[in-house]
Amino acid sequence: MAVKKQPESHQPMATSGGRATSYDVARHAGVSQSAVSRCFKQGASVAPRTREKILVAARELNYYPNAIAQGLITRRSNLVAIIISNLTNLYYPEVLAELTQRLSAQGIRVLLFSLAAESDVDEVLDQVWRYRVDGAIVAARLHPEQLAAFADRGVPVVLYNRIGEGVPVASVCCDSVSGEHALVDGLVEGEHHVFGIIAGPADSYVGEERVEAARRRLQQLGRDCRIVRGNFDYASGDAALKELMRMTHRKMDALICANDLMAIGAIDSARINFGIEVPQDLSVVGFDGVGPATWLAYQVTTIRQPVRRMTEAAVAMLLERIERPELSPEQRLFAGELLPGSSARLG
Amino acid sequence: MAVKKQPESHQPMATSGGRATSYDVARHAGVSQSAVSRCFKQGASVAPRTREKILVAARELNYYPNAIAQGLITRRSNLVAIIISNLTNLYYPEVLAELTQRLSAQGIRVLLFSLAAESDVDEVLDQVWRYRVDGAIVAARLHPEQLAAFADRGVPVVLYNRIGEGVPVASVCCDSVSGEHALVDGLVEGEHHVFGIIAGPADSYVGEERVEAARRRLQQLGRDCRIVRGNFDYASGDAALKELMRMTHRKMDALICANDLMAIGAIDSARINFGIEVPQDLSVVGFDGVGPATWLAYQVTTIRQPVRRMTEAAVAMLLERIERPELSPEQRLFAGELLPGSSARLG
DNA sequence: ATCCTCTTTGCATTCGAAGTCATTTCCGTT
DNA sequence: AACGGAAATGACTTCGAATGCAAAGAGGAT
Repeated sequence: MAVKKQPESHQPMATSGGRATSYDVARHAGVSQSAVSRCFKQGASVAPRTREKILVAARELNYYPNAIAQGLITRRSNLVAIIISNLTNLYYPEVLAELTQRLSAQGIRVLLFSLAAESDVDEVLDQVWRYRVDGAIVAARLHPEQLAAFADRGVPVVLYNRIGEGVPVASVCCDSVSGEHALVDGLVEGEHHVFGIIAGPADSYVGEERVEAARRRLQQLGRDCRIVRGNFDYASGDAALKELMRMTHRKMDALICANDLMAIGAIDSARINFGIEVPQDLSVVGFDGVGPATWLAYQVTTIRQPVRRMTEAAVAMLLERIERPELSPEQRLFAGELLPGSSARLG
Repeated sequence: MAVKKQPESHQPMATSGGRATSYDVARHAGVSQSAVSRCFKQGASVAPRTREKILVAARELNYYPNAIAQGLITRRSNLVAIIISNLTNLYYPEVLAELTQRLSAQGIRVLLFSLAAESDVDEVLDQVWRYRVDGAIVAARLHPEQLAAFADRGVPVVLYNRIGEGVPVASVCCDSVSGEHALVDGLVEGEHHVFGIIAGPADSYVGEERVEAARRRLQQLGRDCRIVRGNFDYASGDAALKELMRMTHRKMDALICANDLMAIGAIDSARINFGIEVPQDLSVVGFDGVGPATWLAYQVTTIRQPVRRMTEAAVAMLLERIERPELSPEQRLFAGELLPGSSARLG
């Protein structure tokens, strides 16, 4: 038998290619395409016998509805963009995992955008627009114009651990102020005298907020302090500690860090580079409650963010706003929990 | 020409809604929709003057091509699924960030699926099919049938740090065998006598591979060892150390851990719970080279995975296979780098 | 000016599922 | 048997961009 040589015979090939469409299923089951579509839609009117036929056919052909086509016609992609800056930050992986799993449970998929720096958002925004995401959860710095762009396109946003600068936006945050107050109050009652602060990078919202809260509270209580800037990582905790020791002529006995990772870097540095005992000679407090903070070697005195409740709230707020875009911006502020730890002598 | 009265006049309202289509742009620029489409397509034939007109119109209307519609017609979603089990694992966030950024740079978006456990893949696979991803990078356990499903649907896969069980699949791995050999050889030359191993969870591919490699090598060198299973986290390192101490009547002087996190847990436990000096009384080695391994307090002797090269390879292999699905499976094995650290006395 | 070639351009169709609407089927009533 | 109302079904259109094809335009050579 002569074989016809076809340059490109693009028969959809409903069998075994895995690319079966609703038409293929319809033909196979002897019904119309509409019937197939209805069959996969919750609450549509299909006779039980028909539904059965269709499901059998679908299974046989390995049919899965094309979410792309669905998205086009329904104008709902069921995609949510998650924009995160520092995935290597110890804190965010947990947040990301929680968010992803919660969204998944709601039938929503995550389009992940990870940035090199807090303020690199612009580069990814046009991709966000192109994919017609239903909403976005953002843990990165957004300018007012960028927020306006979201509003303009009707894409709901929920900010995670930051608020809109000047513009009201839905957001979920952990309360830095009350957290730092608790820490500072404890340190002051614990009879400390020379205070140091390790701040985060200047473009970090939470960093600035925490440091400002701590500084203010110290001031209220009549205490002075030295501030050195780090960038949220271990090495900068080490470096900042050295700098503070130099600045205070080794007199510093209380150190407030903008996050746990720097606190840990500082603790190690104090112990190993200076032979200082923590907490006997130096009290160190952090913020976040990340995993390593509870390790035996550190047991950092810190504020644990209620990540589960925060991610739950973020997802809930986003979904609400996807359903009802007219909802007004709302800020939800969660109090952190003081983990006493043993890296500080609190009063 | 008489205007037909349409019952539902759904004028898309190209202004300010952010939902401008190529038709809106075309009308605004006085050209056809095809022209607009060509204008946004690399290497299409458009007169410079026309292109200019269109770009101006597009900017004015805030037009961004709808990637969903593009995906439907071109059968290329430009989406890649990344399936990862334990995001809270210290090692994977770095991998994920690298992969995401590399894919982004290639104009490809990441659909993230994060699993609660290695083997929960089934639950997410149907979503993977529905979104017609162009490919997938998987760091989770895939059964042969699941791999077959990928092949069947023509979706290229690259496995990260695991290989196909029985089925050949494209994969990128860090060489456990040579890494463990280096560690074991060093320990043996360092005059250790009682060896312990902390394994990973039974369903972890790398975990089993590393432990098996270490055990074999010890055997070859005529050394016996005790094995206790952990689950890759800090607490299980602590627990396993206690168990091994009990089993060896505190005689253990060399400990091989399936990852750094358990090594760290074990080091802390040894120092704090048993007052044992590391590395004087007990040598501990890990695997991965995650951030905390290099912290001053630990300086774990370990094998650092070349994450950048591995992610680069994974992305390159995947893109190749998306372009040319007929490419045969290939395994790329990268040697890790021995970080001497100071948690072990190597010979 | 004429013819020819190469570039631009628009028309019409396509991708796959959802939803509107009109039609058919079904079932219980009388 | 005839009727009414609800349920089930199919034909057809729609979403927004890409592309094959034919038509129109732009230059160049003669």
